[in-house]
Amino acid sequence: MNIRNLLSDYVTQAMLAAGLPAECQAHVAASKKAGFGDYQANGAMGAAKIAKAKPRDIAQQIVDQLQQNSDVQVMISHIEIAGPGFINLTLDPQWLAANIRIINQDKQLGIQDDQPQTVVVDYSSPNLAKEMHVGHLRSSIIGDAVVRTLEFQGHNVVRQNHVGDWGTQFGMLIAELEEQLQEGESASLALKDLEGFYQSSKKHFDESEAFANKARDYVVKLQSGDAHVLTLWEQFRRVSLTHSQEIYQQLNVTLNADDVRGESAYNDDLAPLVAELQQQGLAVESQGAQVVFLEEMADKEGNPSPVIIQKQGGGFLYATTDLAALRYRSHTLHADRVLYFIDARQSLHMQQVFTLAKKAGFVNDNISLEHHPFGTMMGADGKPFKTRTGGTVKLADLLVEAVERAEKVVADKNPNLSAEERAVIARKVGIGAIKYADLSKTRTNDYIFNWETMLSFEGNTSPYLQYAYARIQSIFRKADIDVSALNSELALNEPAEVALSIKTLQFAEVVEQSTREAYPHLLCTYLYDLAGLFMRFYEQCPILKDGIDEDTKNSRLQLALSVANTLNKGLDLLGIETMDKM
RNA sequence: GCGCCCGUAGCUCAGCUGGAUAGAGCAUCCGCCUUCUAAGCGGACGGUCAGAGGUUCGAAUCCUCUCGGGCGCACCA
Repeated sequence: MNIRNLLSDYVTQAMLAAGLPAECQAHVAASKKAGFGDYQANGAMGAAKIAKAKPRDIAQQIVDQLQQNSDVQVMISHIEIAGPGFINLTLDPQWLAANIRIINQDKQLGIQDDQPQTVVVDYSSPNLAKEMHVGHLRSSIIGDAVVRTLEFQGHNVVRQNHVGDWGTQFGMLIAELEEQLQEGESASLALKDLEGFYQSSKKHFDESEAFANKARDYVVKLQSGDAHVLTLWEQFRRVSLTHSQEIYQQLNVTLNADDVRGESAYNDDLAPLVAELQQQGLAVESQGAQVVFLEEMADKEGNPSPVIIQKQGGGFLYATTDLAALRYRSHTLHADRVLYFIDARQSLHMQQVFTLAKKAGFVNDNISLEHHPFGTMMGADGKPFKTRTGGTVKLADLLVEAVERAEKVVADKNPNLSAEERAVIARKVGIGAIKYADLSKTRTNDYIFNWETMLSFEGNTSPYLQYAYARIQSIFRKADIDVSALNSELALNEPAEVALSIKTLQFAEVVEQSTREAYPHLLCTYLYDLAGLFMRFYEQCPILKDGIDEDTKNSRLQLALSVANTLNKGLDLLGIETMDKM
C-alpha cells in the first residue's frame, strides 16, 4: 500500500472528472511542514495554466470531485485549499490505525511489487590479484543494499560478481606461486597475505629478467589453456576468492561463490565477439588495433568516440569483456534491467559499452542498462582515504578497527552486558556504523570517512536506529505479552502517534523510490526520520507507566510493533543487523 | 582543449517529478534521568543555497555564462 500512489490516483481521477485535460498532473507529495496537511496536491496551479482558469477555482473543482469519492472519504479526514491553489490533504486517523493493524499482520509490511522483473546487478567485483581494500567497500555495500531491496519487492535478482581473475598480471602471480609451492608452502599459506604476495611477485618481476620472462610465458600458456599453468591459476583464484568471501561474511554482504562470474568466464567469447563486430562493419582497424567509432557519442567537432576492443598485439580489453558480459546478461539471463555499481570514473567507459552493445544488438531492445556511479571515499583531509603511511587501507583491517572501536563504546554505554553479549553487539554496531555512514550519503558524491562522527553514535548513524529498535524490544520484554498477537482497535489521539503512524506507512513509497533510482540513502533518511519520530513518541506517550489504561496501552504497543518491524526490515534491506539489547 | 560530476549553516550532510517560512546531526550555549535503556528528548545560536543573468504565478532544484574544486578523454582494469 503506497499512500502517495493511492492519492495520486484519486487526484488524477478527480482532475479528469473535473474536465481537465489528461496531460495535467496531480503532483502529489508528502507535505513538508505541519499545518499543510499530511499530503499536498500541487497540480491545480499547472492545470489552471493549461485550462486558462484561476488556480483556486480549479483547485475547488478538484476538491469537489475528490469529496464525492467514497474511498477518499474513508482515507482523508480533511481537505483544504491554501495559498495560490495547494490542496492539503489530512489523513484520517482511523484509516491510519486500520492500516497499522494490516501491516502488523503482514511480513511484507504492505509491499508487493506487481510487475516482477529480472534484474542483474553487477557489484563488488574486486580484482583477485590483490586484497580487498576500501575502494571495494562502496560498490559492495551499496550494491548489496539495492539487491536486498529489489528481492524484498519480489524481483528476480541475479547477482554478478564480475571479479578480475584474468589478464597479464596473473602470469606474474602464478609464476611466483609456483616457486613458493616448490619451497613446500601450501597455496593457502603462501597467499595468506595476498597484498604482500602481490608486492613480492612484482618485486621479483622487476628484479629478475628470468622470472619476468617466465611470467610472460605463463600469460601465453594460461590463455592457450596449458594444464599446469591452469591448475596453478585455479589454486590462486580459489584462495583469493576465499579471502573475498570472508570479507563478505564479516560485512554481511549476501554475495557468495555462486554469484562469481569473473572476466575469465567470457574468455572464449571475446574473439568471436570481435569478429562479429567486424562483420557488422562496426569494428575497423586503426593504428593496428580493432576499434569501434561511435558517432552517437561524438564530440562538438563531430569526432566519434573510439572504443578499442582488441589491442594491436591481439589482446582483448575490458571493454570487450564487458560487452561479452552484457550479451550474456541480456540473452542468457534475460535481464530486464542491468545495474552496475561502479566508480564514477568509469562513466565514459560504461556509456561507450552500453551504446555499443545496443548498436551491435548484443542486448534486447527494451533492456534498461544503468550505471549507478559513486564517488571516492576520502580521508579527513579531503584526499583519498589512505593509511597513515600513505598505503591502501585493507578492508579486513578497517572492519577489525570498527568492531574494536564499537566494543569500547558499548562497554562504556552499557556496563551490564556479559562479555559474550558485548562482543555480538560490538560486531553489529561497528559493522553497521561503517556501512550506514556510507549508505546514508548520496552515492554520487565523494564522501569523507571519519571514525569520530561515525562512531560517536549520535544523530544520523546506524546505532541510533539500532537503539530505537532495542528500546522497543525492551518495552515488549517489560510488557511480558506476545505483542504480535495483539489485534485490537488502535486509537491515535496524540499528534506524536499520528505522525509516527504516517511515517511508518510511508515505508512502501521509500522502498519503491530507492530501487527505482538505486539510492539507498533515501531509505536511510526515511529510517532516521522514523526513529526520530519514535523517540518523540516514546517521550510523549508512555505505554507501560502507571495510569495508562488498557486500550491505550494495547494501541501503543501495536504502533510500536509496526515501527519495530519497519526498522528491522529497513535495516535488513541495508544489510545492517538489529539486536534486542544494546 | 573536450567531456562528466560537484559547490547549501563553522564542520559532515539532506532537500524527491520546480511549490508555501531551505532542514538534520556535530560543534557552542541552556533545560530534562528516585529510570517503559539519557546511544535519548526539548530549546537557543547559526544561511546573499559559489556568483551573474534567464525561463514563470513560484527556482537550492530547469537553461546559459563566469569563478572555484574533483575526475575522465586509444591499446591497464
